This record gives sequence, structure tokens and C-alpha cells, in this order.
Amino acid sequence: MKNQKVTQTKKPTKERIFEVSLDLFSQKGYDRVSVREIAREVGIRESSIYNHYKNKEAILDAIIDYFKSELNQSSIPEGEGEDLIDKGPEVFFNVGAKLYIDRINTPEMEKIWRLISIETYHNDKMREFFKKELLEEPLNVWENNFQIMVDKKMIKPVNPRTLAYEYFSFVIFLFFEYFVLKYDDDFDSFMDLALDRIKNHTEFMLDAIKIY
Amino acid sequence: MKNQKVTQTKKPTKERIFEVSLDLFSQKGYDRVSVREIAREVGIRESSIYNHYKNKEAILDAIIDYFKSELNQSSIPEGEGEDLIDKGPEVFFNVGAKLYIDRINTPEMEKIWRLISIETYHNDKMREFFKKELLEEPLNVWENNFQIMVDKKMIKPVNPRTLAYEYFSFVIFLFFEYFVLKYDDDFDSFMDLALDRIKNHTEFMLDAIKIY
DNA sequence: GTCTATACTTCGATAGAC
DNA sequence: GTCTATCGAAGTATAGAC
Repeated sequence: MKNQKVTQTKKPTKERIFEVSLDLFSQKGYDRVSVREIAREVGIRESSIYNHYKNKEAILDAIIDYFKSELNQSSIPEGEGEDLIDKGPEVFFNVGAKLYIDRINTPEMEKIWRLISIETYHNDKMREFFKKELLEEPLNVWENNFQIMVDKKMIKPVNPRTLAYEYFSFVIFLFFEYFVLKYDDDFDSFMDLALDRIKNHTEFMLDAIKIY
Repeated sequence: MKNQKVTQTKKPTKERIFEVSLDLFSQKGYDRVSVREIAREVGIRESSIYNHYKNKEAILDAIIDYFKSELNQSSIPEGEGEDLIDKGPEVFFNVGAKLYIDRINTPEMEKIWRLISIETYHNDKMREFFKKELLEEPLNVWENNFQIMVDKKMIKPVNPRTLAYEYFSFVIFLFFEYFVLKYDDDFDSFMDLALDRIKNHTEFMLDAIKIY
């Protein structure tokens, strides 16, 4: 409280650099944002940036680290998956959808998703992260779940890997459509746009695989 | 023949600039390729580039123009769509899949697809092109086709827009996976990778909507 | 921890000789 | 149509005073 006498709640400079960088990176991409620009927006000189971050890339790394830690917090608790499956495919699909949406729930996370979408295209580190953590790992989880459902005869005996692709490719498509194609068109959040579409998708899939 | 006396078939400089630029752009993205680099690869000085193209962006425009003209050549002849539908959903899906694959059949087209995938992220012109020509238009075509099939009671009465999304989101996903995530991993062509996957996808969809 | 000043690099593009 | 030479703008980063 000592340094915040009046109305102004002054954030540490390092935090302001983080926020401004995220804003700019997510709008224009890492390459198209200069250190000068960040400094100007923060209200300091470029050279001062280097008192807080080793270099420009270190800012990006900090953002991704933040993203990873947030992602871990919203993941499924170990072992709870199978209990959920027993409640039937409907429930499982709904919880699954909610899980994705929860990971994009704040403005910060939405910006970082956008940033990752951009940088996946020309940043090797980012592409590997996307491939492993955001694509292969979820695909494996879904395949495993479908396998269990098939084994328990809760759904038709379709190849679980195929089902995983059928389910998840639509999710990736939604991300692509929202974070790449529509990002500047309007300011609806991902949630508003995605909920109905995911509902249609899960209903279609349920109809396709449920046992009457 | 006058200038090609010996073994060397010398392409015009303008063509070589086109080819080299496409190579480099598709590997590294437009921004990360310099005019100097193009010139070096072609074997001339940077200033000579400007005798053939007004500026760097004009090279990119030429590539996209080439892409558009190639795309038009491989599209469905007007009016042939409905005849095809009458042959049943199986045939229609197969022809549809072949249509996509035909558009990526040459190394040049594959490179341009990759380039478009990259530039869609930060080039406004490119993004609009992708949205209209490569996303919305095909979605509308598929929706229309599904509508006809529903009307003719060839498939179950599912919302045709939903079906269009279900079908097409998988295709977009394949593109994304191949042109963005896997591009440097191996050198299989898109065709080799996609054929089986598309087959699984169309079989799943057929099973989901066909009337027994 | 912020500033001024500056080093160093790379970029797209042009002028003008040949 | 190619070359040499060069410009101006913009980028990242560092040194050192305060």
C-alpha cells in the first residue's frame, strides 16, 4: 500500500511489458512488433526493456510459460476420466466441450491462443508445442476414451482413432476459423461463437455412434 | 531456338525469379525472405529484380494469380454436379475427394498451398481470399449438395449446413496438419498422406447419414 | 531502473553507367 | 537487362551517465 497512495494502482513495469507485448503480439504477430513499439506503448525507452527481459524472445517465452501453467490448471484430474465415461457418451461429450471452452475463458488466454495460432506457422519451438501438447495429446486422450466406450459396448464398434479424428478435427477447425479467419471481424468471444456449433457437432456424432 | 544452342535450356529471368521466390516463400514465409536472397539464388543482383517485378509484393501477387487460374481449371464443370448426385452419396464423396486432391497435384501447387497457409495469418488480402474462395464457397457448395440429397431422400434428413461443416472441417484439418504441422518432417506428398484418412472420413460420414 | 546516445545489421528500393 | 553504388528507414541490442 505504501506506493499506491492515490487512485492509481501502478503495476510493476515488468508486468506492463508482458501485457503490452501480449496485446501487440496477438494482433500483429511476433515478428511485426518491434521492441521500440512495446517500449512506446509501455511508456518507457527501448533500452529499459532489457532491464526486465534478456531480449525480445524472452518476453515471448514468458507468455508461453504462463499459457502452459494455465492449461495445466484446467485439465482433467487424473483418473476421473473413466468415472465420467460411465455416465454415458452424452455427458462425456458435454464435459469434454466444457473443458476446451474453459481453457479460453479469459481475455488473456484468448489472446495467447491467437498468438500461438500465428506463431505455429513459423516458429519451430511453437510448432512442436502445438503438435505435441495441443494436437497429439488430446487425440490420444479421445482415442483412449472412445476405446473404452467401444469395449463397454456403449457405442458402435468404430475404430477409436477414426472417432478421435472425427471429433477433434472439428474442434481444430473451430479454432482456426475463430482465431485466424475471424479474429478482427467482430469481438464476440470464442465461447459465444463456439457453443452452438459444438453442440451441433456432438449431436451429429452421438447420432452416428450411439446404439439404439 | 536461336538462344538455346547447346544443352542448357535457359528459362527467362522472370520465370526463374517466380520459381525461386515460390520456393523460398513457401519454406520461410514472405516476410522472412529478402529481395537480396531471391536475387542471390537466381544469380543476379537485387536491383535487376526490379526490371521484372515492380516490387517484392508484385512477385507474391503473381504467384497468387497463378494459383487462382490453376484452381479454376480443376473445378467442377457447371451443371454436372446434380448428375453426379444421382449416382448416390458414395460416388459423390469419392469424386469430391478426388477434386480436392487434384488441386494439389503438382509440386508448384503444393508449395503455393503451403504459402497460402502461412500468409493467411498476417496478410489481409490473403485472409480474405482464403475465407471466401477456399472456405465459404466450398461450404456453400457442399451444403447445397447435401440439401439435394436430403430432398431426394437419399440420406437422412440432417441439417445440410451441419453436414457441410462435418464434412469440410475434416478437410481443413488435414490441410492444416499437412501444410503447417508436418511440412518439414518428411517429404510425402499430400496425396499419399491424405487418401486413407479421407477414405476413413467419408466412410464414417456415409455410415452416419445413409438410409438403410 | 530509467535515460541518452549510438553501434551494428538488414531491409526495400532507386539512380545511372554500361 | 544487368551491373555498381548508395540511400533512408527500421530493426535489436549495449554502454554508461544519472
